[in-house]
Amino acid sequence: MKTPNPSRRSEQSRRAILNAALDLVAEVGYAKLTVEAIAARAGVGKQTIYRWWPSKGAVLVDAVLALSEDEEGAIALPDTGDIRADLRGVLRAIVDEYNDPKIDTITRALAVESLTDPTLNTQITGRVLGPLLEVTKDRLRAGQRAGQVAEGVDLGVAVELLYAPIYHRWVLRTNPLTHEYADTVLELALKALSPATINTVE
Amino acid sequence: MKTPNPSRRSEQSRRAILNAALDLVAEVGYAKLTVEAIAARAGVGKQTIYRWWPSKGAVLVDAVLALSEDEEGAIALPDTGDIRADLRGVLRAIVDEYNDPKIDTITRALAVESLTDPTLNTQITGRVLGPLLEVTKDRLRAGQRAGQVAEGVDLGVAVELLYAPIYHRWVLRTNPLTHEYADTVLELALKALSPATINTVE
Amino acid sequence: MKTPNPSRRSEQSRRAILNAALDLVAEVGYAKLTVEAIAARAGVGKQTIYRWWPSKGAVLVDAVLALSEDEEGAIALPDTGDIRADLRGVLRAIVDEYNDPKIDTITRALAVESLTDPTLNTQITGRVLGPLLEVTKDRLRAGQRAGQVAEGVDLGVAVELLYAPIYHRWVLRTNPLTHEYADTVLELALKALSPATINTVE
Amino acid sequence: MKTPNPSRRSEQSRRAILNAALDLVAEVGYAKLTVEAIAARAGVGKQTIYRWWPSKGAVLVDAVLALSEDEEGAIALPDTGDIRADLRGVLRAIVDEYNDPKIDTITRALAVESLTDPTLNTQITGRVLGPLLEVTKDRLRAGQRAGQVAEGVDLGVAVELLYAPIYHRWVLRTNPLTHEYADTVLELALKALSPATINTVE
DNA sequence: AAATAAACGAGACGGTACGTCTGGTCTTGAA
DNA sequence: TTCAAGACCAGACGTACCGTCTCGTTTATTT
Repeated sequence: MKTPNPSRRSEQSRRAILNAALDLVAEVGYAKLTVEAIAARAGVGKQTIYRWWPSKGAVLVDAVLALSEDEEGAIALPDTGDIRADLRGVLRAIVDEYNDPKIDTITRALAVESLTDPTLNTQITGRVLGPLLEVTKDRLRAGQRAGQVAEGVDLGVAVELLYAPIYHRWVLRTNPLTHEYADTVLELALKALSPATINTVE
Repeated sequence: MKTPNPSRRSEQSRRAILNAALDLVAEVGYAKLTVEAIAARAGVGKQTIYRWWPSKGAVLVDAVLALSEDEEGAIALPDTGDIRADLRGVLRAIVDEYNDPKIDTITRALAVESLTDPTLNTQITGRVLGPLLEVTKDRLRAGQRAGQVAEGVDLGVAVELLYAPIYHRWVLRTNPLTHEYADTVLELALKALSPATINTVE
Repeated sequence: MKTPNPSRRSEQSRRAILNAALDLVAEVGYAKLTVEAIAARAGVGKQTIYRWWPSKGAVLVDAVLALSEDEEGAIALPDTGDIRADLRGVLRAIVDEYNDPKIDTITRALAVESLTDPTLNTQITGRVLGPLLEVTKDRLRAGQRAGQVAEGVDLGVAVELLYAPIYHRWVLRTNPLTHEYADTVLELALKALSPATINTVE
Repeated sequence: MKTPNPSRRSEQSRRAILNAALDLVAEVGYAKLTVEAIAARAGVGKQTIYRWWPSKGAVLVDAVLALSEDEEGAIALPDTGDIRADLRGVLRAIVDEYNDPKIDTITRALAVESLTDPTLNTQITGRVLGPLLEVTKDRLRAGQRAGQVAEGVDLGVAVELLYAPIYHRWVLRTNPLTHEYADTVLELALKALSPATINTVE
């Protein structure tokens, strides 16, 4: 096994490959995405892809990471003090992304990879999903300090309560994803996380 | 296009194919599952598969359905009056299934199909997931009548609140799936669905 | 190793492959002949070639054999009693073939294979060259009976004396191949094979 | 196209390349000889080979030429007055060379190149084969002066009569190459070239 | 019981893409 | 500036499967 020397790597080819991968997956879908087509579209030899990535999934993950890293730390949640409004903005934005056909296709491709290849799953959850969950936890922590979120709650579970229902509905296409749905989920989640005592009806 | 006559279908071949598909997907994973291998393992001609199923995904869905239909309507939720205990049993059982390597592998395969092929997605959500969601809604409705669940709540959202976090954690492997986790999710969900008023802290 | 069943073999594909191989080797030469191009030209999948032949050289040998077997036993030498005239016809015909660009190209390809692959060398010498040498030996044997060729001469060497110089000149392109050359070779060979005694000059 | 400056050429690299080429062709055969392997074995960049030679065949030809030029004009035929003995020595020596596995392999490689590439063919026949044919013609000319070879005979054909049968048998592997065979060929050739008249049996 | 027609096992077919290998060109750093 | 090292584009290699298409051979009605 010969490990190539990264210092000699052609940045131009790398960009061309990542762009071609994103374009093609949006055009033909993940199942019909081929390394051969990526190479052809990028004007690159197949070996140049195989030299640097182990699979088409890895190329795609890199492509998506390159995308999100271009936007440079845009993954910051607002903190206006109004936790309901702040989270509503995030959830609605996520719904909008899932409803964008291009993002939908690419994200489904990532989801397939995540299900299939544990290595890529680690990368995807660590570098794409992870940061979002972290900033959300930060926002919820601020909510705890402000008395809007119960002290004892496990924030790891809390963020799943917010995002998982939307993800579930998107993956399984059980029902349409709308802003109203996002709002409903948010209301229930906030109630669940609320620090308030509950007056059980007797 | 010639539509074959189902009355002449060989039940023996059908069973052999479904079993071979389940065995193989557990052995080599979904990505490396091939129609050719299923046919060879089942001792069957490839055409016999293509005659009755449009894709390897469809075979797998049928195989899983055959499995669950063997267990014959087992998808009934208990109703002991204690909604917390009843749901806890279900959630823990789901966690156990996801933690079973064979079921894990097969279910991931179905999830991949669901993401990839809208037709199969419809079948999977309709015939595998759907019944579970329905009986859960029934149980929650009983909870509403018993005053344990708020009246106005959208039960479609309610069941997602219960199941989606577990699904999310399983798909993305963000954290281990345990009974404790299931219990935590249940507590939060029950609080969210609770009919009680909330005493906002002043 | 799976050995295919010859009874199911497609005669149509076989012919198309052999024809495509001959056409292509004449067009682009042996070094640039590829299995891929043969398959494409023949309208055939690559596997259909690899199923029945181990290499492009083997295809070519079969193609040439098919050619010569179409001409059906044409490899018979005349026996008019005039051994000089009979052999002159053969040698000139061989010179003409070597001077035909298409035959030249194909024969060079066979020669390269013969040099490179011992297996194909056996086939080529056995099935293409061998029969010619045999009928020539037969003719020389008749010459022996007629007293035109010495009794003791090794006919294996005798046929080489006739054909080798032409082959040598063709392979190495040392000088042009003409009828006159063929005639000169023939005269010398006949003198060498002559049963006559020699009057050494004193 | 950039023509490199020969004065700057590294003699050390040149020798290393030629030696590597000879070693490798003897080891793996001509078909599996690659420029990449030559470069690696010689401890040289591929470009250094492509800078000075157009193809692997050209390298090999140069390598063989370098070999024979080291032996410095060794290509001289003895002239003891006994033409039979002198030629017998040459023919037997050639047979011995063809029977040496290393020389066999390299010579087959040259033959393949000669068949494939007209440019290299010219070089090979001109610089390797040519000198041998010339000195042989010289020896035959001396034979003519001594009355051992007929005056009118075309010496170009005469040398082919001597060497072609051996070459033919070597290339095509039709029969084993032995000293006895060389002697038989020589006897027939000398008879053919003999100045004597022939007493046809009546 | 014989005839007939469909489904069956087997597997060859035209294809697509795989991941690897080599050819010949271009780029980078060290000497 | 030349070289070794090796990345690059290009494209053929031989393999694996795809989904379609015959082949005989069961198997199960129809006659």
